[in-house]
Amino acid sequence: MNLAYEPHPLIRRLESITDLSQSEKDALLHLPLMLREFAADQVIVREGDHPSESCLVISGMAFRFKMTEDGKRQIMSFHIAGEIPDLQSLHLRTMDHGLSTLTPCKLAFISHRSLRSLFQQHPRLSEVFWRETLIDAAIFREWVVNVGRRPAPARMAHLLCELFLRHKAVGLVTDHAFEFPITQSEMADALGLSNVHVNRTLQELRARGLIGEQGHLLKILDWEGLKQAGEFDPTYLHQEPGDEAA
Amino acid sequence: MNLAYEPHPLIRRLESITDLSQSEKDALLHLPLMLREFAADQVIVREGDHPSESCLVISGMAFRFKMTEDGKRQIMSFHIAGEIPDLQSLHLRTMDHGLSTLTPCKLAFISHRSLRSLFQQHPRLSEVFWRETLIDAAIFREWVVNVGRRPAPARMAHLLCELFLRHKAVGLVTDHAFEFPITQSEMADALGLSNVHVNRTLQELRARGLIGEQGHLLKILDWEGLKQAGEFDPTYLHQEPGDEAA
DNA sequence: CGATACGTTGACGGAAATCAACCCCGGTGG
DNA sequence: CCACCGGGGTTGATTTCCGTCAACGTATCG
Repeated sequence: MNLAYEPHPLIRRLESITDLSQSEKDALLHLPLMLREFAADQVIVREGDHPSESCLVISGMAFRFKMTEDGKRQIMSFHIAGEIPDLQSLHLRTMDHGLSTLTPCKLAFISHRSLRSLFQQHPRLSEVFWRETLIDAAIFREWVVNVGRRPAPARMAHLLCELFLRHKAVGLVTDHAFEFPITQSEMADALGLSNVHVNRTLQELRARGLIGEQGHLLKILDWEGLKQAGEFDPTYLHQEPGDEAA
Repeated sequence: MNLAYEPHPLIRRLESITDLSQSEKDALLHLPLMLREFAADQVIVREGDHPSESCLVISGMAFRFKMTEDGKRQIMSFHIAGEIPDLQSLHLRTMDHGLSTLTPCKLAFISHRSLRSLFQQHPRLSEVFWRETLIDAAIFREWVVNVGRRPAPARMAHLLCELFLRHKAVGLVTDHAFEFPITQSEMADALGLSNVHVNRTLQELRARGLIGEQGHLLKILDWEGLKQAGEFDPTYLHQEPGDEAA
């Protein structure tokens, strides 16, 4: 099955972190995909599941999360077009967290079988996907720092910087603005804050002239200022193509 | 170069998460290693470095960390014998964090070149090491939850549960007790707390009869109670050998 | 023996949680 | 058509957990 999207979001994403040969791109284009549409706030994969396929985000936003016993939720990552949030299930049988849509999403399911066969035919692609999961891990590390050691305004600013650059890397930024469908409660669950405090912190960032909002769009008004406020160093995103070891 | 240690700590570690064939074990035993000894609190790899080798912990404890601009430190993981804390540098050229010894350590450096050639000859081993980095990521995710959503006593208890099980998986637990060289300040930097609060939290856990300490040993007095206090679910450690997808 | 690192205790302050209203807006059904 | 509803956002009052500061104890070591 082929995709009507041009360019293929997965290829766009992978090319933001590495170089791809034509035959590798061809192989990726011919990966068998099961397209499905999800409404907002639908659980895609449940904690405890044993998936036999992984899920590529074609459009919309998804997130990974865990619940604590007293019903609190921690969001551990947000995912945009071109990413495969549960790629790890290829080598970890049991889901240790949930995956859910945030907005309505177009998702493409890829069976582990076809991934394995892809890697067999293109061993370098298996390194590229490995690299992809390593970047995932690098982002988690940075989130540990963020929730562990930064006060609320810096924490917020840091998250916004990350989301901005990740959108930019796949061409989803125009005029320093990008689609921002995350509610304040969801930000709270991602940052380890209360929704009330998220609200006040956002007001502070707006008042400091760092960001502005128009409807679903988030606009970065002062990139340098925002980076500074969030102590943001983009190294951990490992975005430069050609960055991987020879 | 061969190791005087029996069994090889790397093999013991990998066998705690997967099954290894005899030829795979042989190949691992013949990996060329550069043994070096480090004193306590020595930086092994610096943030920003471009390593051409990765480092296997033979004995002692190491940790990964980042510094924030105002000089605060966040520890992101602890590592014990058999683990390769900077395996990710195989596919991520730039270190986005530091790696340091906690105690005096015996370390074995493995060049990326020999890892690549090992994976070429034993493709399944590359999946095993990939799996290893995925478990790493799963632990980071759990740490995000821990620092983001749990109050200090639960946070502490959760960390102790994790360290206990990881030591147990490689045979480093006797009589519910294991070597515990982490100072209270270091725990503070791992948990996103102050050293003072760590001190008080530890006293609370001792007073509740959950743990006891004798010198460098930490003893789990009430495993069920500690698990409950930390909302601990070991799924995320993915320890069962045979757990990986066929 | 003093130096130093680690652990412990008390007093105080502050960042963020909680609780509780209230507003705004889009959807929907009587 | 308008009333009602519910989700998201906003605000103020109050509480609490945890940080900071500062002092002191204790053990190890050169």
